[in-house]
Amino acid sequence: MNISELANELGVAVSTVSRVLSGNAEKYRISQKTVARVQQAAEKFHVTPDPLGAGLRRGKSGIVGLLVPDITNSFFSQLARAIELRLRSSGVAVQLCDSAEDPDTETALLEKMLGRRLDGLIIAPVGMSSPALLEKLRNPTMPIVMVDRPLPGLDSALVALDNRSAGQKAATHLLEKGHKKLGCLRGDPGSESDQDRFAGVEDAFREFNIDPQSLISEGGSYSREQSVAAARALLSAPERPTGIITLSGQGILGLLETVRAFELKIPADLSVVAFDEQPWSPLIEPPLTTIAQPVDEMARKVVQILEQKLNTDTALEPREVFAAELIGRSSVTSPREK
Amino acid sequence: MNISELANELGVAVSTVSRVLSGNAEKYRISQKTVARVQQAAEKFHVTPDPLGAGLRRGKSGIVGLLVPDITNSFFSQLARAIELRLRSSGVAVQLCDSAEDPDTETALLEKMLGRRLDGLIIAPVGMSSPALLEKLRNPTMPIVMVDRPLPGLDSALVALDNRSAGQKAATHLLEKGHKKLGCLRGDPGSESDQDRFAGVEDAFREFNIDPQSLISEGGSYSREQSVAAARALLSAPERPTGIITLSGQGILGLLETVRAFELKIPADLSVVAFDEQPWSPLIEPPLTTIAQPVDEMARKVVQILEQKLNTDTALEPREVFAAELIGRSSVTSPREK
DNA sequence: ATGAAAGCGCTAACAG
DNA sequence: CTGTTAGCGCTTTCAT
Repeated sequence: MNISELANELGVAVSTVSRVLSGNAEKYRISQKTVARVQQAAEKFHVTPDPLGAGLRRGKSGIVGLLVPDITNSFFSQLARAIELRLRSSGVAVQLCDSAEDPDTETALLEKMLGRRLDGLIIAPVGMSSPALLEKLRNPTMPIVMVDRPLPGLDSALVALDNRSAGQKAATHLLEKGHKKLGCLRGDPGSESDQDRFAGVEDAFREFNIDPQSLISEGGSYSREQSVAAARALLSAPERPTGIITLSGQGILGLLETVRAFELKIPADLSVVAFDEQPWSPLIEPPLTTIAQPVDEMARKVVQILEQKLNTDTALEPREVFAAELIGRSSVTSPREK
Repeated sequence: MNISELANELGVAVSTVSRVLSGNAEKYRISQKTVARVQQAAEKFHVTPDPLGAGLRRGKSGIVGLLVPDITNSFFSQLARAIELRLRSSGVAVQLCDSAEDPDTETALLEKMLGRRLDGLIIAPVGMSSPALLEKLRNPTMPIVMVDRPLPGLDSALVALDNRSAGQKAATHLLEKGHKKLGCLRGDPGSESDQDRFAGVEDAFREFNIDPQSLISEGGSYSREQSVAAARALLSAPERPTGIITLSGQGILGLLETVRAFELKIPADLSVVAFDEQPWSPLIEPPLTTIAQPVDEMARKVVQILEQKLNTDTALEPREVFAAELIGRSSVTSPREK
């Protein structure tokens, strides 16, 4: 049953029912009695306004799209959870899309979402987009907020970590412990976040006046295979690093796998700082020193920006940057004397 | 620009544009020339049929709802990812809802989704629903598929693990190694899946003719705190179990935390079998023996059932059960001699 | 305080 | 092969 049938049933106008059910009774000064009658009947017959009809009329779908590279990655699942929770309380639904870290899929997905007339778009991008798509994105029909990383060439609002200083924090921690030779397990060296983190590591080297030659890095994508390959390369280097920083959230998995294969011990043979705190980081042997992102705060900010763009038509595109926190645990010690 | 404006622009009827753009050109035998002209213009002006209008007309939104207890739990995030991927290829979008393991939230969310006139509902339930909601769910306006666990009182299609034999497998593995005293870290003992897993464990005890008194269990919810409390209780028992099975996916986190606090060593002091394979299960020290669910196959089945219900109006509600796989690793050994 | 009616953008039935 | 048109369910302006 829909609201006009309900209206018939009650002998009132559709508009009255509509006003009551969409919470505008007061605004239109519907009588207490009518309100009660309508609500009661609506309850009884399980009547709710069809969002399709309402959406069509209002020109809004009540849905925002959320595009993540990998919902399986705990950073993104935490983000998704927090974003959905907050948006829900504003009556907005979240459409989930997973690009599987693949730029082409991402492009296809963005095209789809753009066509779906969503109310807004939250994008955690992987790659760069085609010029055609980029142009559409630049003149969006809906507010866009990027998280985690910017989409190259797009100046939309962005919520991200201060990656550079996060990288610096990680490296400084190791350098302070006396490590001289460090390895970085990079994610996608083409991504801005990866570059920034690495740049931060280099900053630390400069600050400590250590020869940048002592810093080696490997990596090429966020895939498990690539992480493993990179880890192997790092651990097979002529002069093996005494400390490794995994710059991408998933990198630690590849590293741990490889460390095991090489029969190395953390931290005796190798100190490790891992990007992204995970639920299991404190629980493994040894507990991992990590760089944690303030996921919840970031989610809050994303939603806040989005809602602001939804409600006002100001065209400002803020870049909000959050500080990472180094959580010191036992995967880092001073290097063994030779 | 919408399709009727496009039609004007081209001097053709809206219906023609509609037919071309919704892929029915062939069916209506639109001329090659017109098709080309329309497609080209649509491309040029970025015109896609508004799904709100189309949906309203067709009576379908093109969206299915996915309700999970915790997207942060890797079982559910893998499930969500696989489901979204498959549904996407049928042009269906996925609305994500996270009930945070809370029955009340779940109820509220289900009410919302029911009202949203989604095309279908995929539910991984937490608790039991109010009788009122249950009745709505029983006469659903859309196909419903449950995953992981049934919603008590609802006979909709279900895709789940063969929990009983999974529990049995886990216990048998421990019992075969010579363990006599086992502990179960349960999730929510009110949930059917938890009960089945536990029943499976009891089956194994019976099969091995071991006194059921040697089987103790603790737990009350899926929360981290409860897991820790349960783990503490288990490890503080008068006669400490030599082996523990974590029946819920998150339980292992609480157990590991507690094992660490108690300064116990796995597997020397305690053998462990953990439900749900996680990306890090093989990588920690010691690598965990786990019970793995065939997530991808389960996702495939969910989507298959849903699409079948979407396309035909057969009212069959299959219960599909999948076999768990025990992945043997080093967290289980024979118990120390006393 | 409420009703009547227009129209959001689309598809499908019907017409030719 | 293509056009015309009704109407999906709703909100909102206008009218009273």
